[in-house]
Amino acid sequence: MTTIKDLAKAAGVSITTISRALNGYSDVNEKTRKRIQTIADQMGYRPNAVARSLVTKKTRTIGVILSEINREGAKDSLAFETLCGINDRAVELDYDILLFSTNPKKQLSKSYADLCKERNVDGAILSGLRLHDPYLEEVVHKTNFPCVLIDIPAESRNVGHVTTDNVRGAVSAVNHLLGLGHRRIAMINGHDEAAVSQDRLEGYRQALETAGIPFDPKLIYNGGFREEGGFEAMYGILYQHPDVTAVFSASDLMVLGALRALERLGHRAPERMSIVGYDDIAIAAHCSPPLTTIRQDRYEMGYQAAQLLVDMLENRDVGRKITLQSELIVRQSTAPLSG
Amino acid sequence: MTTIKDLAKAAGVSITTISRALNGYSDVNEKTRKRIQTIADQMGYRPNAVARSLVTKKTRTIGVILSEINREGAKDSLAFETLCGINDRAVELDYDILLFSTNPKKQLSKSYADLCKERNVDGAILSGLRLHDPYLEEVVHKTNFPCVLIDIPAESRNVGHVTTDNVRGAVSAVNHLLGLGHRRIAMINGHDEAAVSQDRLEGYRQALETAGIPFDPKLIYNGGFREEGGFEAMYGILYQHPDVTAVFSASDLMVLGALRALERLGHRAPERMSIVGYDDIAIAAHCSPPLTTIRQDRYEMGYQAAQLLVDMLENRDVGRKITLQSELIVRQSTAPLSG
DNA sequence: CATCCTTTCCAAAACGTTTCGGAAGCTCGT
DNA sequence: ACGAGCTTCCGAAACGTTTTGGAAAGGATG
Repeated sequence: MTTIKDLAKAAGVSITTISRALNGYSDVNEKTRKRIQTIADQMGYRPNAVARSLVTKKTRTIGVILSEINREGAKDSLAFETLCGINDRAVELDYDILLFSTNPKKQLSKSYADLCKERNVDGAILSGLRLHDPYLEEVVHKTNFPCVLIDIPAESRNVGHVTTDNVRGAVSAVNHLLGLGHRRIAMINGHDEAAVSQDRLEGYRQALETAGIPFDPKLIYNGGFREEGGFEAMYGILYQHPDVTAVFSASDLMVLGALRALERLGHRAPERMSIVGYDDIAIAAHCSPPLTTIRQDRYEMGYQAAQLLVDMLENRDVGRKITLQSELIVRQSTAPLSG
Repeated sequence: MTTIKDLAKAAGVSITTISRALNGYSDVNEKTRKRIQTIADQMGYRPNAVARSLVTKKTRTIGVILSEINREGAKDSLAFETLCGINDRAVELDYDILLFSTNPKKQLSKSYADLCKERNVDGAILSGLRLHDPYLEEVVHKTNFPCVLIDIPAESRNVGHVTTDNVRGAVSAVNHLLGLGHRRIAMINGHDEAAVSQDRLEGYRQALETAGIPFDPKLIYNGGFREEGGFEAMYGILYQHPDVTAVFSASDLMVLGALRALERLGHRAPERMSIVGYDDIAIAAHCSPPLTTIRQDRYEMGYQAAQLLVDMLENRDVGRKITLQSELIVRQSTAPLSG
C-alpha cells in the first residue's frame, strides 16, 4: 500500500506538500501539484481514510440502525426501501454507510451509542425502534449525538425526525370506508410502542368523530404489525363483532393475515369485509384481492433522512422535522356496503 | 470523549498498562486490571476503533457491494434478503458492514477496489454484478483483495464464491413442465452477463435433451430480469410461437410481466400457458395465480458468504466455493397440458 | 539597499491506539 | 548474598494523515 511518505520520497518533496497538493490547497505551485498528482496516479495512491479520520475526527460515515434487518423483515421491504433512499442520498453527498443491525433476540452487548462512539460515525439514522427502547433514549437524550429518527417523534438541536402524516393517512383511509357506506369499522393496529400506531389510531378516531360515529375501543385490535397478528385480529373481529363490515389495518402485512382468516371462515374481501391497509408493500398490488391501502414513500423518507442528517452535520440551518404526505391507493379490497 | 490517556491519568498508570489491561493481557495484575476496568466503565470509555485500526491494520469491517440497492430493487427483495443474511452472520462474528452501493447511472468515480483500499475494509462481498464488470475484474484479478462473490464464478486464494446449483434448479423446473406433458417449452432468460443465466439455460437444455426434445434457440427470450422484459418476451412468444404451452422464466419478476402480457391478450395461466419462475420472491406466493417457482435461499447465501469471507480473513482453511441447493415450489401457475 | 509582501515549501506536533523491548522489584534456591 | 526467573509495569516508537507556525527565496517598493 503506497502511502503519502512514498509519494514524498518519489516526488522529492515533504509529506506536507503532498498532502496540501492533493487536497487542493493554494500554497503549492501548480506545476508541482500537477507533478505530484501524476506520480500519485501512477503509484495508485489512495489516501488512508482511517489515518485521515484519526486527525480530522470526521469519518464521512453515517451509521444506519434498522431493527428490521432480519430474515422475517424481507417480506415487507419497508426497511429495504428506506435503506435504498438513505444510500442513494448518502452516495450523492459522498458519505458512506455503516450498517448496524439490531438483533432483537440476543440483547446487544453494545448499545447503539457505544457503537457510534467506537466507530466514530459522524451521525446516525435510526428506524424501526420502539418508542421506549432504552438504547434509543440513551442516544437521544444522554448523548447529544447527531441523529435523525424515522417515525419516532423527537426533536432537538442534534435530533431530527422524518415521518409521514399518519393521522391524515388514517383519516383518509377511514373516510374512504365511510364514503362507501360502512359504519361499523374496526381497526387492526400495530402495537403501543410505535408512534405511528398512536397517530393512526388518532386518525381513525377523528374520522369517526367527524362522521358522528361514537368511538368504540372494543373495535381496536393489536396485531403487532405481524401477519399472524392480523390473522388473529380478524378472527376476533368476526367472532366478537359480526356486525363489523370494514377494517382499517395499520399495515398491509397484517391484512395478508386478515385475508387468510377471512378465507378460513369461508368469507371473502371485499364482499364480507372491506379492508384498507397501510404501507402499499409490493405484495399489495398483486395479492388477491389487490389491497386498497395508504402508500407511504419509504424510499423518499430514507432519502430525506440522509439529507437532513448531512445538513445537520454540516451545520446548515434547516428544520429538524420533515413530514411527508401519504396517499390513498384504491384497489379492490374495499367495496360499497351492500344491503 | 474519554481516551486511554485520561484513564491512565485517572488510574495513575501508563497507557500501556491500560491498553493491556483492557485487552486482557496476562502481564497485568488482576487487581489493577479490575481497578482499571471499573474506572473505564465509570468514565464511559470506549476504545476508538479508528485509532486502533490505524495500528492494527484491521478494521473488522467488511464491505458489501450490491448493485441492486436502488429504488427499483425493492420489488424483488433478493438483494435485501442477501444483505440480511450477511448482516446476521457478520454481527455474530463481530464484524461491521460498510455498505457500498453501486450507482449504475452515473459511473462511479471510484472503483470498488479504491473504495475498499481507502476505507480499509478487511474484505468484501459482491453481489449483483455483471460478469464482465470492469471493476469486478479489477478487484478480483489485479488486486488480491479478499472477497467473496455471489453468483459469479471465480475462485482463488483470496476469492470465494457462493451460489446455488442453477443448472439443477433449471432442470427440475423444466422436468416439472415435462412431467405435466408439455413439449413446446420456451424460456425467458435474464441476460448474457449473468452467470446464473448461462447455468439456467444449460439446465433447460439438459432437461430437454434428456427428454429427447431438440433444443430450439428461437424459443429463448432475454428479459433482462426486468418485469417489462418479461412482458415483452411473453408477447413475442405468443405471437411468434403460438404452439408453445409452457414457459420457464429465469426470474419471478419477469413472470409478473409475462402474466400481464397473457392477460392483455385475453389468456390466463396456467390454462393457456404453464409458467415456472425462479427465486420465489415474496409476491410469488400471493399473486394470481400463485407462482410455481424455484426457491433459492438468498438469506442463507448471504449468511454463508459472510462466514466464508471471515473464514478467509482469519486464515481458516476452508473450501472457496459454496453451492446451495434450490427447491421446486409447486403452486398454481403450472398445470397438466390439456388436450 | 533595506523593507515588506508573496509565493512556495517544510519540520514537527497531533490524533488514540498497540506493541516492542526492556526494567524494576520479588521470590527462591543455593 | 547472589543470580535466575517471575510478575508487573512502563517509555517510546509506530500507524498515515492533517495542520500549525514558520522559513527561505524572490519580487516589488520606497
